[in-house]
Amino acid sequence: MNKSKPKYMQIIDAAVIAIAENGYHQAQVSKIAKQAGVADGTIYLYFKNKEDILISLFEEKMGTFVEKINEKIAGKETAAEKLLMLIETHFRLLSEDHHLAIVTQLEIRQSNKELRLKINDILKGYLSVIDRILIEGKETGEFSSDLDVRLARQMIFGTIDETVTSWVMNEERYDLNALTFSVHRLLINGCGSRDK
Amino acid sequence: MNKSKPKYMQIIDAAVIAIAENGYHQAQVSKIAKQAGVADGTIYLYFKNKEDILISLFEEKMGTFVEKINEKIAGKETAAEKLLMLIETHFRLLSEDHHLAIVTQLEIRQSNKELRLKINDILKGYLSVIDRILIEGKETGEFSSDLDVRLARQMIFGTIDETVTSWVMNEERYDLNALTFSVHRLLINGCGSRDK
Amino acid sequence: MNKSKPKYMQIIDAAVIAIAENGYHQAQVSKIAKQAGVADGTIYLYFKNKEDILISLFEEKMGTFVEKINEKIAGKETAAEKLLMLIETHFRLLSEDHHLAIVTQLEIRQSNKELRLKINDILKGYLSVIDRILIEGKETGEFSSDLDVRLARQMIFGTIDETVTSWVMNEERYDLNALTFSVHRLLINGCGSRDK
Amino acid sequence: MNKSKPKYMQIIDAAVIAIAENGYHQAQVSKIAKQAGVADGTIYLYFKNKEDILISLFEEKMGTFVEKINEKIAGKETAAEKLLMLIETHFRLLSEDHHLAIVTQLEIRQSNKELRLKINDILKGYLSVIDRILIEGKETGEFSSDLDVRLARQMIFGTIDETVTSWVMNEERYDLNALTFSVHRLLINGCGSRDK
DNA sequence: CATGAATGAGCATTCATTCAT
DNA sequence: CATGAATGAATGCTCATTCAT
Repeated sequence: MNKSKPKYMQIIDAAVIAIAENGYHQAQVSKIAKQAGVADGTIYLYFKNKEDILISLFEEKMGTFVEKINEKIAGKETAAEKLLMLIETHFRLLSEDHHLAIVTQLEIRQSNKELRLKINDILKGYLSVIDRILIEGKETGEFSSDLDVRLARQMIFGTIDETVTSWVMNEERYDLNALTFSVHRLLINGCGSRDK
Repeated sequence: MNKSKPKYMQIIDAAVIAIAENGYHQAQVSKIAKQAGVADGTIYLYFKNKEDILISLFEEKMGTFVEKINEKIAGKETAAEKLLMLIETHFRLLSEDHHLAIVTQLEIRQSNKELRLKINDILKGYLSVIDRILIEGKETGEFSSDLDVRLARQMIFGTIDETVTSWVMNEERYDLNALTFSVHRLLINGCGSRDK
Repeated sequence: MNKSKPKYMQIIDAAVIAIAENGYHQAQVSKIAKQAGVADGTIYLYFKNKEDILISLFEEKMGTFVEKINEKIAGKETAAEKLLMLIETHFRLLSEDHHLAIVTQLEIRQSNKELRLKINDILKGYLSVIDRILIEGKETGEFSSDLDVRLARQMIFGTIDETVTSWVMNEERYDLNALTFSVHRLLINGCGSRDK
Repeated sequence: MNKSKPKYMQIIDAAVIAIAENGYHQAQVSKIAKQAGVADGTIYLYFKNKEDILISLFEEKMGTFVEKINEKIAGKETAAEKLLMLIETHFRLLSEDHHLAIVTQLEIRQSNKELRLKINDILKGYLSVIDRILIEGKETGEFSSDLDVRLARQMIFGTIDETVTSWVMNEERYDLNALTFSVHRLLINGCGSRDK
């Protein structure tokens, strides 16, 4: 596995397209290889097996997600602003990448339980960003002091995820980014903010 | 398709058990038939194909869900109380049926996009219950008058769903029902309720 | 695995032909199925996997071998006569079945070590027939009393096997059965027979 | 093909080790190359293809075999003594080289029919040593004058080969060399020797 | 001479569905 | 109505060989 080689990302990007266009179960290794412009066997120079492509795909994309969100959050002072940045970035990154949105919201969820558990592990990096915002909000008094962080995180992630999934299922017919402030308002209210 | 015959429900119940115990992709038609105590071929006297079993399964269970929730809601006056009943009933019904919880939260989501869209259609019956509560809440002034019903519904459903899924993924190690009031509080806050 | 069904033997016989005509590594399951006149999947109603076909093949054929040899031996009095019957039957059964001869002498030996060990186990039934003849011969004084039974058995089996393999490798251009008496004489001499 | 270069033998020796330790079908060219300390591609500067490695391996080792046996035989007077030397040397050379014993007795036999025929050709050099001893023995009267040389050779080679194979299959748990005299006695008897 | 990244043909097995009984 | 034996399409992965460097 040589992650520095451009072919590594080339195959991952091809997988996103192949899965988005053909569906999870119809994205055979040969289709991914063809999309990447390499031979079938070449895939296996960079990935252990098909599952490894999907895990790596999720790792890479989620890594970028967390990274970009952290960058955006860095300069913000209040937890509410940070949450806004998180929602805004989450919506924007998926708005900008049609294929990725389909893959993360619809297709990759068809993977088996084992793979889903691995994906869930990777997701923890993102969820802990939410947790840190919530804890900070509680400390600064922005959020209710008796807020249950786990439940609040589940509300935030559940709401964002459901919003994006609905948008994808509705074939992205409306502007996801336009929902940022409304969703933010709902969640901030939920967290017991008194800043209104 | 003879839905009056007991064998229809017998096969659906067998499917829930077979899927919960073996996983979605390992619940072959032959396993469902064996669990139901019928021959493989018999399945096809009651269902068009395997997908039809899953759709019917979801229809039947979701029907019961909506029915029971509506019963509970009927006597309640405020939207907040109705939402409480909805959360309470949702959590309780899944707490009481271990197999069903696994199937709805983890396994059935591995189905392909086409089937997921059909399941989403069935889900609309449940979502409209939420919508009615929200609209009523806005009319009575319990909820913010500028509340976006679609977004609020996505928050409510997304939060409940994420809460239950987390509980199932954590192997139901804690009491889901105990979370009812906290989740209700989060969502009521989110909806801009001023009843505190 | 239903060994009473005619299809079981039908597939085994097809495997012998397919392997003899195509070679061990070119006898794909689909070729065996085609030769047997059944669908590929049907093979798996009667055999666990491809290896199981080969093991069963060897078991069945070797079982017949031992059975027929024991029948022939039954009526004979001296160990020398019994050995003659064994050689005669061994040569004759393989002379009569061109495909089987190729499979047992050339093709099946290409199987992997694991399978070869299983085949060796099955072979023990045949080797113990030889051992019994040798022990009896020592008891009656036909064979040298200090004969090492294991070594003598290895000589007998090694000689017979090498003779048949050479015959098959020479494309069966001469009459294998005609060698029976010469081979018998060699082996009887080797065992220290004094009956000349 | 540059057989003068040390790398030629280096690769052959690596092949013996790789095959003995991994099994015939698991001894990929890349493993042989790694064992030899060269790049995969380098193999093809010294050998036409993988099969050529195996044929060359057998040629080299069998050449050494015949050479050493001929040296030992040279000084002996009787055919019986020569046969004893042959058996003794055969057993000793394989006893001394664990890897080679596994390769020649178990692994290389898994090769396909075509390769086996080529190996058989190489083997003829060894078999003609046996033939010469037999003919000489017949001429000197040590062996029966009506001895069929081809059959006797098959007995001798078959017995020796079977004895060594059994020893390898029994994980070399006993002393192969200790069997030399017993095997010699069996074979001498078989050839109708009257020198007792 | 030597390298090693890239190639791409080839195959055992599963399982939803059918249909003769 | 019910059965269950039979069907056959569909795919991830390996590894001998090549060739640009």
